[in-house]
Amino acid sequence: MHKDMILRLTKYYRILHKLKALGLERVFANNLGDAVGVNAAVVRKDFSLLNIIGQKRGGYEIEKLIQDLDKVLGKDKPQKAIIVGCGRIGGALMRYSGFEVDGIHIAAGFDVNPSICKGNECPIPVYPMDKLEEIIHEEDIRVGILAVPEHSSTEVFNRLKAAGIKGILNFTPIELKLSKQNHDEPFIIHNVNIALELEHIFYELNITENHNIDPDTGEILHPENAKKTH
Amino acid sequence: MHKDMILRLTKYYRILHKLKALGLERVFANNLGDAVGVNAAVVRKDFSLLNIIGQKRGGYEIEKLIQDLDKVLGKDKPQKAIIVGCGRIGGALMRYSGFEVDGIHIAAGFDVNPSICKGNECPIPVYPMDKLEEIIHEEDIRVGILAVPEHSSTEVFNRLKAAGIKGILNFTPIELKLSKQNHDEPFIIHNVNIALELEHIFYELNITENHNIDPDTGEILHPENAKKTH
DNA sequence: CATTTAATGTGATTAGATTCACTTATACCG
DNA sequence: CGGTATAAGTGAATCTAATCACATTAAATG
Repeated sequence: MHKDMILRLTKYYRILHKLKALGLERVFANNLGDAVGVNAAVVRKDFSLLNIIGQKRGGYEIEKLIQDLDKVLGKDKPQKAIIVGCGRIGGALMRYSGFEVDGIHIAAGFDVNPSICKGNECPIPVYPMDKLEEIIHEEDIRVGILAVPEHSSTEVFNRLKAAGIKGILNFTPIELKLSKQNHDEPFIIHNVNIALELEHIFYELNITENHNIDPDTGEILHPENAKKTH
Repeated sequence: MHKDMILRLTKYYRILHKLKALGLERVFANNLGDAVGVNAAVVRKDFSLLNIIGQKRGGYEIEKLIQDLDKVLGKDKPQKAIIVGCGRIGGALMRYSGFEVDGIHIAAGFDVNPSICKGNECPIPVYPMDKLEEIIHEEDIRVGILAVPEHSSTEVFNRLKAAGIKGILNFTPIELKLSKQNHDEPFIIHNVNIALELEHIFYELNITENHNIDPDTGEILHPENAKKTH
């Protein structure tokens, strides 16, 4: 899967910045591999595929590597996004300071109740929902963070898509996806389902702890068949 | 990768509940496949591996399927978690109502400033950080949500691990992982890096839009080589 | 300046997961 | 009550991604 590669690139990128901040000048495939948790060969393959070349002994030059990744990943352009729905999650994201550090600028928030996030520590303007299309066009926004209540999830999703948004980070518990006919158009959806992530952890714990796994085959056993020790 | 399967199981599970709510009684591998976005054969393989059997024509009985997944995934037991760090993200999660719906109970919050989330709409008790170990033992907590500031991330992570926590959902921008020697002990870490997710979307958009991909081979081209159209 | 050593770059290999394609069982229909 | 259609179940084939292993290059050393 080639999505994994993009994810790895983002991770390399972050580590490179940290290494640079520490004063390092070159990095080896092994270093990056360790930090990201993959084999060094994967790192080299990734760079090879991007036509990013290192030096046959001295590894990769961090500064140049960062510049190359800047271009490949579009980090040289400013990256603007909006937050739609400024309730619990959306509001927290409005006040989250980590985005600017990463070169992402939250241009605006939207909420049915635009006074929700006024006054105190909130430097980002919050507009009512009917300003959505206007601001998207004015500011040329491509990416939206969706944090509205579950019941208006798909409705707002469609509005965003119609308004020209090309990428959505969805915090709604509804798993958004493109309809089959639109499957080839360039539209990116990432679903972050926090409850699902938590469940996932419980499930993994349950499965690894409760001996539902056949120690020989690694096969997951049905509860009834699981502990037939007699 | 067998982690993908657990993720699929969680998705089947949620859809099954929705179908049940709609009054359906049976479901086919094709239905679940469509909903989750995988091939029907995958669905059948998954269930087959779990020794969950359907009927050779009538598909799978939803009620029984849910019960089976309940057991496999540990949903029959109550699932408690704590939130460590009740600032922006942590605080939002404290007030998030979606957990209880999914059978997850947030037993407590912890913060250096325990009055952070007092008074208003916050029914979950918030303790100071030095109560952490005590409450974990008292309440027999296995899973923690980590939402502390970046600089105390690894420190708190180690405290949680030492206190007997077995699974962590990490919202800290530091990617947590087990040290290599502990790699086989049952400890689950999920990293949710919101800024990284957003970056990821920008990158994917950039790569798909900016013709950095060779239309013939699908290979990603280095910016300089990308548009050699002369 | 030859030799050793260390790291990249990449074709070949392996492993794993997905899909195919066929077999089997069973509900439904005439 | 036999025939047909439908969907599960599953071994085999395919596809994809990770790993290996080695050739290649360049620095370092004496």
